[in-house]
Amino acid sequence: MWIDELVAGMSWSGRGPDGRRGYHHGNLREALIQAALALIAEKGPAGFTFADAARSAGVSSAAPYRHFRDRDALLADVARRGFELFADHLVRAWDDGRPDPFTAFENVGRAYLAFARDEPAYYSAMFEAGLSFDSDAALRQAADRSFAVLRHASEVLCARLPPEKRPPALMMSLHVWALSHGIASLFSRGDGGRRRLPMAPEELLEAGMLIYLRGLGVIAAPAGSESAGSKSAGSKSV
Amino acid sequence: MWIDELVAGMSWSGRGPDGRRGYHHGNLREALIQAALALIAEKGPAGFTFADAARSAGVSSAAPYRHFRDRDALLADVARRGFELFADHLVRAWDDGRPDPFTAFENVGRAYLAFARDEPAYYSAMFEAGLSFDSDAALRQAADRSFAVLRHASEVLCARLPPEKRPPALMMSLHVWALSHGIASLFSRGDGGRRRLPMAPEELLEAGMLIYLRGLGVIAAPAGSESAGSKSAGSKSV
DNA sequence: GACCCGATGTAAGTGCCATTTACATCGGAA
DNA sequence: TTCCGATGTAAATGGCACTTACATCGGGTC
Repeated sequence: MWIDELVAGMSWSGRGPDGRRGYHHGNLREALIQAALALIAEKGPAGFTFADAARSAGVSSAAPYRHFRDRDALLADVARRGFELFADHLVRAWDDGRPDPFTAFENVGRAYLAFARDEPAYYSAMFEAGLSFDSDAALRQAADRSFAVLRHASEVLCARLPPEKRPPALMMSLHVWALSHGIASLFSRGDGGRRRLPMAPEELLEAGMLIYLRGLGVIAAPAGSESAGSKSAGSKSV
Repeated sequence: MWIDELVAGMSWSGRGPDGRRGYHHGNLREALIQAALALIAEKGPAGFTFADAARSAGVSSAAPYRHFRDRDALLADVARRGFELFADHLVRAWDDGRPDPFTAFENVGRAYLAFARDEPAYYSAMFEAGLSFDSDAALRQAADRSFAVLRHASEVLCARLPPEKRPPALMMSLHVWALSHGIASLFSRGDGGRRRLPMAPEELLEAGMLIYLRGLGVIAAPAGSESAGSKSAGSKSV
């Protein structure tokens, strides 16, 4: 595909098999974003430098400024892409509430952690780079779209309850988001600086969600008990 | 108090009312930590620089290296103090389970958010500076002590249930920690870059904890319903 | 087909920062 | 009194973000 050549940084003006190129890069913007992702994955969003990205792309340290106002603008663009990818993953996991809203909701939670685990560079840029969402409308919009998935799923799940015992869907989505984000931030990152757990983050989140949903009355307590810790809610010898 | 003079940077060898001091500072280590806190509060842990801290303390930019191996070591010391303060707050909030374990547990949750709100500099250093807990035994120990409070409270609360319906206390404490941290990270920081909420973070956390504890069976569902959203669980027109 | 212009890239410079090294100063112990 | 270890300074190194002036390219204009 044409994009592959461009991303790799060897474009139309490129020369033979030595991988050289002419005066102009051809798709520096894209190459910088890819370089940023690799560098963030390697050294975290704080360790990423504009100069490093330029070196990775094989251009001078001033070239990136033709495509991004400053370092934060590049970081914000990475974060925006991350949120768009994130929203796509969540949408796929929700799958229009199939096979049933409850299972689909669990899938969304799993997708949240899977994204944090599988795309640590995006996740870092999105949540740990300290970017201001206010200053970048596109970034905010992408983040909103991600949250909207969670909110929609919450609404569908809440709607299954009779109105008089129906919790506010927005509140529910905020709780689920906070729990997911908290688990991802505290326990689910591969950087090793975190705490050892008696169970996998995915199990921890699934158990937490089950308990929470039971508390809401969205699902029933396991048979023979109105408490937890016995069946599905993850009491695997913790 | 003697500490005040030392912290302010005017020590025994200081001169008259002009606030001068001699060649040596007197308590540079403490002054640097205080300067770091002020700078982190102002510009975040990423914006804090060693050179700035030195300027604030009125010493040359090389002086801090007599007290901290590098910038991260100072940051880690701030984080360690933060965790110790944090643990103290949590212990006070728990108050040995008074007036009753359930109320005390809620107080711990409130104390968590209050700390994040009232001590943003410490909180940033503790959770957002990207420090490796492995490389600093004292830091890890202080963090462990904070978590131990939460875990102990969870154990007391779990112990009130009959053994066959008793959830694993460690899991419960991890859930509460994650929920608290998630809410604090996503919604409770004053930096304005966050999302507007239909309710205060404290209310959001309290509601979430109530729902979660109800799901565990630690507390009963509100009268007349096995669901939520009607009474205490914060359905304030969200 | 020659020319021109806007987009894109380079080189060099500024100012800040982290960190190191050699040297200066101080208070207290011998 | 002398000496030493702790603490502070000045200066240097190398890196980074960002700016400015200049270079190169390709595509559109005539």
